[in-house]
Amino acid sequence: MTTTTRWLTAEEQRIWRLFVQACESVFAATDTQLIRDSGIPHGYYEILVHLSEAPGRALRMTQLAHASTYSKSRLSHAVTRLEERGWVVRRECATDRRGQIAQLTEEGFAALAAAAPGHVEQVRKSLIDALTPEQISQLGEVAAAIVAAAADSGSKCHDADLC
Amino acid sequence: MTTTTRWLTAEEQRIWRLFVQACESVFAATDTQLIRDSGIPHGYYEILVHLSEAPGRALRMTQLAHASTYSKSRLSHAVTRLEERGWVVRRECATDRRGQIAQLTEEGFAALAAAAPGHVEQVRKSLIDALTPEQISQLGEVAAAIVAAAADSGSKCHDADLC
DNA sequence: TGATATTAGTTGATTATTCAACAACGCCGG
DNA sequence: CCGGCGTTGTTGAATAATCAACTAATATCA
Repeated sequence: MTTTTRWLTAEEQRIWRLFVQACESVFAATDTQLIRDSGIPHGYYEILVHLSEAPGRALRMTQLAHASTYSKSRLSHAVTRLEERGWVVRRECATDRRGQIAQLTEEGFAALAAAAPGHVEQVRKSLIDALTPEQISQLGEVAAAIVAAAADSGSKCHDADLC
Repeated sequence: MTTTTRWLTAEEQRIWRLFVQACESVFAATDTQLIRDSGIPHGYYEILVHLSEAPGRALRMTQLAHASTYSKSRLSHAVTRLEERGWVVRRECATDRRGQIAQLTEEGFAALAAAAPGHVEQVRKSLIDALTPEQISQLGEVAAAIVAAAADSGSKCHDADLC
C-alpha cells in the first residue's frame, strides 16, 4: 500500500497530457457543432441515438441510462427536458408497474435525423480525417484495451448507479 | 456544402464509439479517485498543477484559463472556490491594473502534493498499465495528430474565450 | 490628445449535474 | 399471504458550468 509512488516518466506524462488534450478538443468540437447547428447538447444526442436504435424506438429508463452512461438521476432529469421539447415521451411499462419506458417521438426522430449529418461531418473532421487508416485501427485497439481494463477494475463496483 | 453526407463506415463508427467510451471511462475513474481520496475535483487539480509548475507558483488568470482549457468565467468561479479553501490567493498585477494573478498557497501546494501519488497511480491503472509500450507510443502519435487537427481548424476561431 | 476599440476579469441568471432521500413495486422465504 | 429486501425511477437541494452583460483598464490611431 505505502510503497513509493511509481511516478510517470517524462514521456508518459507527455502522452497522458496529450491524451487529455485530444479528448477535450474532440468533445469540445463535436459539442459546439451540435449545439450551434441543431441546438442539441451532446448528451441529449446520445440518448436520442440509443432510442432510435432500440426496437420500437423505446427503452426502459435503466437500460437507456446504462447505454448512455448516465446515472439514473441524470437521465430522469434529461428525459424530462426532452419531453418538454416533444422529442421523447414516457410510457408505462406493461410488465413492471415501477418501470417507465422512454420512447422517441416522430419529432425526436426528425430532430436526430436533421442533426446527424453535421455531427458525422464533425466527427470526421475532428477524428477520422485527422488520422491515417493505420492510426485509426491502432486507436481502435488502444481504446478497446482501455475499456477492457476499466471493465476489469470496475467489476468490484458497488456504487449506486453505475455497473 | 450540400453534398451527400459521408457517413461513417461500420468500422469507423465502432472505433468512434470505443474512443468515446474509453475517454469516459478514464476520466470517470480518475475523477472518482481524486474526489474520493482527496476531495479535489479533477478540474481543480489541473488548475493546481499548472500553478505549481509556473514560476513563483503564480499565473495571470487568462494564462491559467488557457493552460487549463477553462473559460474565463469558469476559472473566475473556480478560483473563488479555491480561495475559500485557502489553496489559492488573488493578487494584483503590477504591470497591468486590470490583471489578477492567481497564486498557489503553501496549503494549496501541500494539498496537491498529498493528492498526486494517488492520482498518478490511478492514471497508471486506467491508461498506462492497460497498454503495451508500443500502444502507448502509438497513442501519443494519435493524440498529437488529433490535437494538431483541432488547432488547425480552430485557427479561425472567433469565440470570446477560447483561443 | 481624445475617441474608439480591445482586453482582463467579474458577476448574476439560467441551465446542468450530482447527491441523498424517498415512494412504489416486485421478489422470495417463511 | 405477509414481511423484509432489492430494484425502479423520481424529486429537491446543493453544487458546478454556461451565457450574456458589465466595469475598468489598456491599445490604437487619427
